[in-house]
Amino acid sequence: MLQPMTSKGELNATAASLLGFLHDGEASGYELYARAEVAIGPFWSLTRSQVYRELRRLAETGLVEAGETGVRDRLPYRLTEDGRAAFLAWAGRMPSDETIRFPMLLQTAFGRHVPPELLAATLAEHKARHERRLAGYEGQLVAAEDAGGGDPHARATLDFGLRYERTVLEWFDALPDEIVAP
Amino acid sequence: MLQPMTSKGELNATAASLLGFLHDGEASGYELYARAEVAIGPFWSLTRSQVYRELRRLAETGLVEAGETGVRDRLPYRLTEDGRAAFLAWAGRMPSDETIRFPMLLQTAFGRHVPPELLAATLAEHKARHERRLAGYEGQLVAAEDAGGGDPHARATLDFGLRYERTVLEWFDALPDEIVAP
DNA sequence: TACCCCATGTAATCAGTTACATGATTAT
DNA sequence: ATAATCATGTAACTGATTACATGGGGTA
Repeated sequence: MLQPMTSKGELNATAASLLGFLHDGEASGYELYARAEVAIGPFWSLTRSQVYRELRRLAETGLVEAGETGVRDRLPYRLTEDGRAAFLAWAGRMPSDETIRFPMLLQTAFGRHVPPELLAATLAEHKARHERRLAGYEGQLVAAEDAGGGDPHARATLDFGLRYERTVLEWFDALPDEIVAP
Repeated sequence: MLQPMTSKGELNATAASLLGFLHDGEASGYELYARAEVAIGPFWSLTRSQVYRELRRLAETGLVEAGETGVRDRLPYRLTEDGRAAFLAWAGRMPSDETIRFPMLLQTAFGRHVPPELLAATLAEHKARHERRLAGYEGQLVAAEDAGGGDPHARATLDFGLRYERTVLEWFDALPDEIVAP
């Protein structure tokens, strides 16, 4: 069969997250990507291309409906009743374990075969990146608190980001000198 | 052009990790996968199929050399001088940021639209999984200590796994009752 | 009013996952 | 000696990333 896996195909998590966002009202691919980046980006990496492709598929299978093309080809989508049901079905399945791909740790793991100054420079750079990310999440936290707390689920996932970044920074600080200052 | 990206193509991180392992002597795809799973699995997810494909590509570009087919079609590979150089070139590039895909957190993020008992059950199950993973890493730690400590880089990456799992468990424990016990 | 940037999207390539196949050992 | 299991690998498919295209809005 040549059909691109229609109707009965199980929803993938990226598609499900789009349906999740669409519970709050219609949005275009661009908007959905922007929202996803801040709301779930810390633990669910995706790209704009994926968003557009999944939206197209969701429309083909009737889980979302496209509206009228607006300015700059802006194409808004809204959730259908089938989409709502598909989201719930997805939510009822036990999620699989997380996958992590952390290239810096790969370089660290093979540090034995890497020039020490190179590895040290890599680690210093990435430590700085994580400091910035933590600062960003802390900013989100005060913003959320100022706005009255909001949804406890959003708070919980932001809390995960905060704890994760703090842990990464603690890991950097616990590295032995022979690795960070060769 | 139809060629499958030969010669000058930049090494991807999975391929680079294989070259990293091959510094310790020749090995088959199956062995490499087994080693990778324990040594870098916690922060670099891969599958056996990827291992085989990358080995084939590395052999095509001369970065590894296949030996004699052994029993059960076992095909050992060893690092070439070009492979060693390619590994170093990879090690000299600044690694990109980590990507994380944590479906459980996706379900949590959209918890507003998920039946509360379902979400609670998901969280309980995953907490148990992380407890087991932490126990596994702690086992690896004592095994490494018993074996005399070993390479500090390996210790550092194992330490990352330990800190990560502890943090995840602390996050579970910090979840509000309205989420874990609805 | 010309220029640049940003919003919006598509196409082509590359990586990752799932499902399958097969022959060697090991256990009963 | 037969069955079960495990080591080893390939093929097909799905998902992710990179590179590109284009037109509207704001700004010098």
